[in-house]
Amino acid sequence: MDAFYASVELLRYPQLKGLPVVIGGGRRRLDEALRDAHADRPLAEIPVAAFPVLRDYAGRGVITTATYAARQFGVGSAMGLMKAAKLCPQAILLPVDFDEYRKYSRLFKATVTELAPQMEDRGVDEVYADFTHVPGGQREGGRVLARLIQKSIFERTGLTCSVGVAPNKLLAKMASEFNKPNGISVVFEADVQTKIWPLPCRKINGIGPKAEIKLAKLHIHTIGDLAAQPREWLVDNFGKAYGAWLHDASRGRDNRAVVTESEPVSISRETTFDRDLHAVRDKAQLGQIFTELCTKLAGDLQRKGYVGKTIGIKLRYDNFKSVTRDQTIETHTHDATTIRHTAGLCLKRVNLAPRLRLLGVRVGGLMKMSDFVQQAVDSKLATTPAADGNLSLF
DNA sequence: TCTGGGGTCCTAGGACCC
DNA sequence: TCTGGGGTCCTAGGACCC
Repeated sequence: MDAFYASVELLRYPQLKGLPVVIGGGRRRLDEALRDAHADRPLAEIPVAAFPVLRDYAGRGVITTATYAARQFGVGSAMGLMKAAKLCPQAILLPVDFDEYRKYSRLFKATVTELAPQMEDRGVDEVYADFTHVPGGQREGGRVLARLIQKSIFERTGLTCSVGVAPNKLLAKMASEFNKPNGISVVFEADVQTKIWPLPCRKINGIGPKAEIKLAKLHIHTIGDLAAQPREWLVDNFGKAYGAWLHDASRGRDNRAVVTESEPVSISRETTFDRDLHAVRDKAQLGQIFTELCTKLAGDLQRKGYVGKTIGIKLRYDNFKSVTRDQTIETHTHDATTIRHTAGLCLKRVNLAPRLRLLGVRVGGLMKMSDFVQQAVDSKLATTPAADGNLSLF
């Protein structure tokens, strides 16, 4: 989906169309204040001048999405709001409204599934779809079906997307970047030399900032440079698995399947504080935030129908270094008190002297609640319920 | 004035077991 | 003086992605 969060915001604030708008921050509900101030009129009629702009923002946080108009100023995803404010002080800043984006996410995915049922979920704004067995899916190399999907999504949501069609996921992902926004690009195996090799290595999904730096030190900048290296040399420099993968990826080879179903591995909650907190001096506040994270996490698990048995914490210090600790308990749980207690034990195992900027709580080792109940029923525990009410676990 | 929140996967060492 | 070979689970950190 093109500039997804921002595009969803423009649906309710069409008066912002064409203007630099960024989504980010979010601790202060700027949009609520805005709506309160203009409660007497529809959202679409709130004057542009009434919207908060980056210039007036002094908080912590990053941009999650920028409209294409904002990108003209060099503003983009993952950029700190303070830096963005320097580049484009007049950009309108809206807080993240994840519930709203999830609503549109479900809508566009339902649309894709109706046309191409073999769909893999890749997060809130991205999917892979397998055209292979869709009637007409091969017409014009997939372009016809891509157009139909774009049109259907637009009719249903008012949102645009970009589609890449290729023989595999690796190439399709790269192809989807070629004609943004609202574009379609078809890449065949035979196009790898001309269309893929000139690109920087970083364009490969799986080569991040660290690998890019290491490759640059070895004088490898483009995917073509990478493809010119012997497999053994890449294995020697990047390890058996990653080296071999780099070799395949540079040639556009990828045999991963489109995975239509998957189970979550972990569920977590984390928060960055408005200001760095100290374990002793801000004990009360920290304790309250900690409990709240555990309560929300327990709620997430219960709502989604999972229990887990590895409870963990994550801290980020004021120097941005992170540490994690986790502990596996006897029985799977989704109970806030159990999570809070175990996470508390984890917290005792880390250095709490430096100031903290982030605290997170995670539950892994997940199991479906329904399987957990079934397992208990199958075991003696449930066939001979204890007098003290073991079944209350459920 | 730096740098969100929610994830997955990989690596590597140690415990423990057969 | 020498001390196997597998396997699984747990834990910590880190790269990467949306």
